[in-house]
Amino acid sequence: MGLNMEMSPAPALDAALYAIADPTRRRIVERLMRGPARVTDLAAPFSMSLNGVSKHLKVLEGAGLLKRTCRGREHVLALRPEPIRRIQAWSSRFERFWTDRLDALAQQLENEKETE
Amino acid sequence: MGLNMEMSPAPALDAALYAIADPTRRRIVERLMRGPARVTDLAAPFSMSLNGVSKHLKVLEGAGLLKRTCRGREHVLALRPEPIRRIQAWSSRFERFWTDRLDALAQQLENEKETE
DNA sequence: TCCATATTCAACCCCATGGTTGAATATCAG
DNA sequence: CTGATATTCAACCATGGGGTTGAATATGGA
Repeated sequence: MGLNMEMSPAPALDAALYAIADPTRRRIVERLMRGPARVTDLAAPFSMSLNGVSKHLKVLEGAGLLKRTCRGREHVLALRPEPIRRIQAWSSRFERFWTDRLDALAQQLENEKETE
Repeated sequence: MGLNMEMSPAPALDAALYAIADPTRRRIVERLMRGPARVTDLAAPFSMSLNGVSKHLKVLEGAGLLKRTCRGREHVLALRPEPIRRIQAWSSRFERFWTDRLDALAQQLENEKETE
């Protein structure tokens, strides 16, 4: 399983963020919060072609954001937690930062303002 | 200042995620965690041209991820909390979901496995 | 004033990517 | 077997965006 804790390259985080940056894909992910769904179901709310959605799903799947389960002719997509957890972990690193440096930063900005 | 709480379109979240999805820009943001810096300083660790970094900074600034303060001829960039907070908030929405549906999902996946 | 430093602007290039359409594949139902 | 449903594959197109280079702007220092 290899729980790896690297920080600099982080290809998984990269893929997750990239996948999720697209509005369409994000809408798909959000919709998938309400439970698994088939490709056609997922494509329904969009004006784009089914193939378009299919490609988006492939990207999401490639980033590990969802797992595909073939049940007969229909593919059922379900959300996978890890990638989003990674994103949350990454953004959480800043939270500490804000609280720590908030006052220092504020002071700094005040200084800048003087010189402006 | 208009603190708006909409969820579907979320152009700000969109811009933030887009900006941060690029590895270079993410590295810049991470570097900026350690305090404000000038354009040249930020560009130093990268092999790319200064202009390239300048463009990335513009994107980050446009997404509200950093604030630029001109001090003489040099521009000082500092991190801004809101966009990353938005990202964190977004990814946090899923946390509840995991814990809630985790068992149900596991069961569901087991079911799929049977049929496979 | 003159030159170096710090940065952006403008134009350009190239490739990745979101999107399309049309055909292929596979499964289900008569 | 035949046809309808569910989905992908393959080829293609057009735009955007990451990157470059070269010139412009502005500030600082001698």
